Amino acid sequence: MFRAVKTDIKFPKQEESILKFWKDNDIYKKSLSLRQGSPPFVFFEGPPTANGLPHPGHCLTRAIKDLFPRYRTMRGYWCNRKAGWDTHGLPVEVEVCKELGIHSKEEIEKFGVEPFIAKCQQSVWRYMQEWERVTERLGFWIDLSEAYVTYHQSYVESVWWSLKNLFDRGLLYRGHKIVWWWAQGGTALSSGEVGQGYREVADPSVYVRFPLVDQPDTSLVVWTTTPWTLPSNQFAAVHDSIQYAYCSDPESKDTLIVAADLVKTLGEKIKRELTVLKTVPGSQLVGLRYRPPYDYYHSKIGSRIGDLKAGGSLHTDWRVVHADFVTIDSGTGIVHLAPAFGEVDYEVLIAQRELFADGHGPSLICAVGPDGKFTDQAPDYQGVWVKDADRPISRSLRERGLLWHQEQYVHDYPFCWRASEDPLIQYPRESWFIRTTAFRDAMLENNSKIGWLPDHIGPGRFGNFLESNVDWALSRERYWGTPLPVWVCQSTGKMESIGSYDELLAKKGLQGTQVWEKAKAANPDLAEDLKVHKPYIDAVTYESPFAPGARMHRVSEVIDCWYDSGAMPFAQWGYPHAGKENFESQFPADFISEAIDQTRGWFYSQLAISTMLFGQQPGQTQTQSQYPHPFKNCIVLGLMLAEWYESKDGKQRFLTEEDARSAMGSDFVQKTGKMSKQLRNYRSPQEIFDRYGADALRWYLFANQAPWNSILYSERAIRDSIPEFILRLWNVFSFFTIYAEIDGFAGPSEIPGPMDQLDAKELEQAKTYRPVSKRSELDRWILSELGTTCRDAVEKMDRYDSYGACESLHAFVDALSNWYVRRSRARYWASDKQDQDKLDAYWTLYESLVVISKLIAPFTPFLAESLWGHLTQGLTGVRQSVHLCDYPNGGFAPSDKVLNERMGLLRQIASLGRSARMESKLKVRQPLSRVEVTLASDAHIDWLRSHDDIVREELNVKEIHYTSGSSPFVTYSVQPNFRKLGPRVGQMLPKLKTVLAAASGANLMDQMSRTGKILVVIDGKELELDGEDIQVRLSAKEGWAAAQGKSCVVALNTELTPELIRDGIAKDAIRLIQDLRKRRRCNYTDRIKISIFTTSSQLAEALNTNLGLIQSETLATDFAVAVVPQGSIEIKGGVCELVELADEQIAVGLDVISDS
RNA sequence: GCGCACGUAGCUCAGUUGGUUAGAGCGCGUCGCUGAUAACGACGAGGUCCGUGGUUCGAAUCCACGCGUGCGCACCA
Repeated sequence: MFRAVKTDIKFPKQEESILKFWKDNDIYKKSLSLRQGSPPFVFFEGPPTANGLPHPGHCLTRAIKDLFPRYRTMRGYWCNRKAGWDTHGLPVEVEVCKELGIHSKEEIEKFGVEPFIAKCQQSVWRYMQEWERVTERLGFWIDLSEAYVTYHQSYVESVWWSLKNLFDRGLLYRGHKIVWWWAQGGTALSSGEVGQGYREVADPSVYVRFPLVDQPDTSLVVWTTTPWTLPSNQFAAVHDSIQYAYCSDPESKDTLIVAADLVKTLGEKIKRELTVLKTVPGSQLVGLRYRPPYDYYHSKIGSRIGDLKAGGSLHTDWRVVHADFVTIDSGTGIVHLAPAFGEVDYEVLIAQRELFADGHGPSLICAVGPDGKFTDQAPDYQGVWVKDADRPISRSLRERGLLWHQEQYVHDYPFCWRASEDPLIQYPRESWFIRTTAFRDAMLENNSKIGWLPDHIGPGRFGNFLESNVDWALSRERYWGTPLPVWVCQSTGKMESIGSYDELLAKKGLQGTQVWEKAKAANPDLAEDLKVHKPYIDAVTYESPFAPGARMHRVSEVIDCWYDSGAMPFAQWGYPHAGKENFESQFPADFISEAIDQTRGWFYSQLAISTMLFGQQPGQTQTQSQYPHPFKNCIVLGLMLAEWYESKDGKQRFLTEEDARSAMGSDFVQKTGKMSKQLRNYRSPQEIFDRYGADALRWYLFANQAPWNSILYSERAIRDSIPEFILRLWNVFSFFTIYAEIDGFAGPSEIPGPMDQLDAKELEQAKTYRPVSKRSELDRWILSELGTTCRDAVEKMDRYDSYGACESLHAFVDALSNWYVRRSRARYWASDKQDQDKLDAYWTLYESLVVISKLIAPFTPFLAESLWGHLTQGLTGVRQSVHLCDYPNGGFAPSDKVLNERMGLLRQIASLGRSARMESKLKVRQPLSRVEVTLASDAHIDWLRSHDDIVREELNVKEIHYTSGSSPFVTYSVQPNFRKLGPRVGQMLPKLKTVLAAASGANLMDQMSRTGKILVVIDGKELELDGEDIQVRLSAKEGWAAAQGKSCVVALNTELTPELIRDGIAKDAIRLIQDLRKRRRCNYTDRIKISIFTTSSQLAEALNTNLGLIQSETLATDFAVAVVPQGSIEIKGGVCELVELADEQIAVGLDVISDS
């Protein structure tokens, strides 16, 4: 037995109770154990960091990550979902520093590495609870209890194993390179990290004279935006084939050398005309010596000469050299080179060094320390932070007459992504690198096999990124990270890598583990995992195998935390030290998803590591591993933007339009933009859950746009997803329960045996269940649509088209609600409870609801569960949760394309009829005598005739007439079928169109119906057209109450007879009384007594004529109409009220007689 | 600067291999229906499909150039 559900449904509250149901009954675990042994569907969780609050963007990723595993599970796959947390790295250290109120490395050292690390480890879990709550509340089913954690010992050891592998293969190397250096933090950053910190800034830009040694009255003019690099100048670069001009400046006695093409531009800059004296190619400048702007080094080695490999000798520094990268796009065409502070500059130095005999070449000049401050090499600026030196340097240059011109230059410059006030500088540094460039082609090959959604990511953004691959700058001179597992011999400098803690412990002459033991003894709460971290691991040393008596010490660096996350496919299992089987069965992933910002993050780190470890090796010809790995399909989500409303001055901010309106009237603007904590321009996920529910948010995220489009986190739109889909479905369900309760519809409880998941095979055992083929057309239609929807949803979800699947589901719910239920209402009201047609209607609706609850389960899991729970209440053996069911594939109901098409036509006719009524201001309650439907084709006309009861009722007309022939209501126009005729007729198409348009449509139709073809002559050529070659359009002739669609015209007979008017009044009365019933809160089955007082005898007559109808529709056992004299209508106390009916004032009394 | 994507109604977005009347939802307006009521339905207004040029019988769709927005890369020595 079904019970009517409450109509004042509160979805958020209902969701909470479903969460409890899932928890109490371990439904997620059951959904997994049910599929044990089935083919796996492998999902990888990209680990979030839990030391920041989860925000709406995370809800999107988590929702998508939930959708497909749920779907695949219902499709019969075993989909294990292991959660994970990213816990290492700069973000954590920075958080802790903030907390401690410190910033620099010295301060950390002073605080103590040991307590610092301990704080990092605790900080990692700061927002754990919030994360778990959002994850759970959103309905994201993932095993949080078994989550992998990147700082755990087993995880770290997996990472070690992989690094040892790379080290042993010579792919992990230490190199002297110019890196992006965070001076305050004392570490290099990877290109990924650097990329996150670009910001537009205005820097000083100086044009500086470099006087030539041999012609002191002639100067090179160089340009730089980093004056602080000038003390470390080493060369000036020109391009061989660029023309350079010697020119005179009226305000300077000197002759200046700049690129010839820039003379004019530069002249405009300084507002003086430069006169060109002569022009030479760059090659003639190469070799000229100049005086650098600072003497610090020049005074010592300015005259140093080195022997060249090719014979002869040359001054080592401060010469003009050629460099390919020199352009005339900006500056002067002559480039100041400070190899210590620029990657390309450094390459020039290396190239120059190559020219000299060993030990004779230029050495690196660097007047800045790793702390970003000048050293004693530049005594004037010693201890000054480089950026603070720009001004004094400019001043000094001006005083010495070397500053030719100065201006501001606005450009993007990188800052530390975690300490946004700290500009990065390029700095020479020993760093550890992974030779990813050796795998560029392999990575591209691997990438080409990945199923990217959208597919342009593969060859586009991600492919381009791989193309420009540079070696991975892996090491970080920091504290909280996976220690780089390399030990170095103190005496020989030889190194080896260690793949696990046990391997380390087994080393000969091991010492230092007691540091950890002591710490642990002093503080037993210390997490065991910390022993593989700094500072404890640094204390562990062992005997060098390379030199007797020497010891092996670990290098000091930790690694880039992106490497951690990229190692997750194997490290989550502790592979290969543990979890071998898990790894082998769970690799590669079928599906991952993150937002597009992970292109160079997690997507890259995974692909790079996997390709290097498990891919085809450089030089190998045979493919040893099956690409793609470690993931086969990846949905790249768009970014989530915020929507808010603010006052014109931007001072007040609101999250909904209503709030803005009530505070400011119409004086506000709508804004969209990045989500920002400072602006507080978005609502927290928890608030959304409490207001609208997780299903509303999920449906909004899935159904509104393809997931890779950027999405507005619009509160209004989230709220709208309730009436659009969730509530509409709930109302259909509620409708079902109301009448099923009234009629005592037994449904599947008729079935004697235990049930399973209520598919068609089970239901047909019920004694009132009839085969679909025996049911009415409407039933057959909606079930056919249902089958089509299932197949469509499966087909789309199989190719990760969640958006398309939502469209199908939405369309079905619309059809169910707005046509099936609407057209079937009367059947549910039939008085005979055992009427077979009525039972068919119940069964059809019941089955539709059961199937739709399964269909929507991955999308809106709470609503689905609620429907399933109600629909299966009291049944024995039935699956406890809809999420334990199989996803319907539509096998139970074959699609009947013809029927779907016909019903579509019927719906169109109804819609056109309503439109025509609208036009002539005839409300649907007023019956009309006749409707004329003219169709472009007679294909479905017989079927339509046999279903005219539906249209008659829908349009409230007595009679309906169909024709496809000539009709007085329409004109025909014939057009070519462009798609079909295009290839055949080609250039003649426009003419054919004109000819057909000019001819009488009716004649052509006539010709077609008589002979089956149409003959036209164009440019003397005869053309024969058959029915398929033309498209017939109908349009309503003027003067009729008619509406036209693509293939039919619906015309109304608008003549109203007294009888029709009486019928209309009766219908009005029915609605009026129903309204009264409702306002008086009558039960659905209450019998009532009606008394009507009117001054109009016509009205009374109209009511009396239709007494039977009115009484049966309103359940009025007693119905009295009294005609009273003008002016005597008044409310006679009690349950009587004044209302308007057919433009007359009447009084209506309603008494409830009984509740039968 | 280079690359990728996007640009369609007031807003948010669909638009299948190019096919001649470009759609949906929301919002707005008019009206209707209602014993599903946080409803619902119909109708209407609202479009230079970013612009220009090209390919084609035919372009929102393909090509080129340009403009704008977002993101990414990278650098400005």
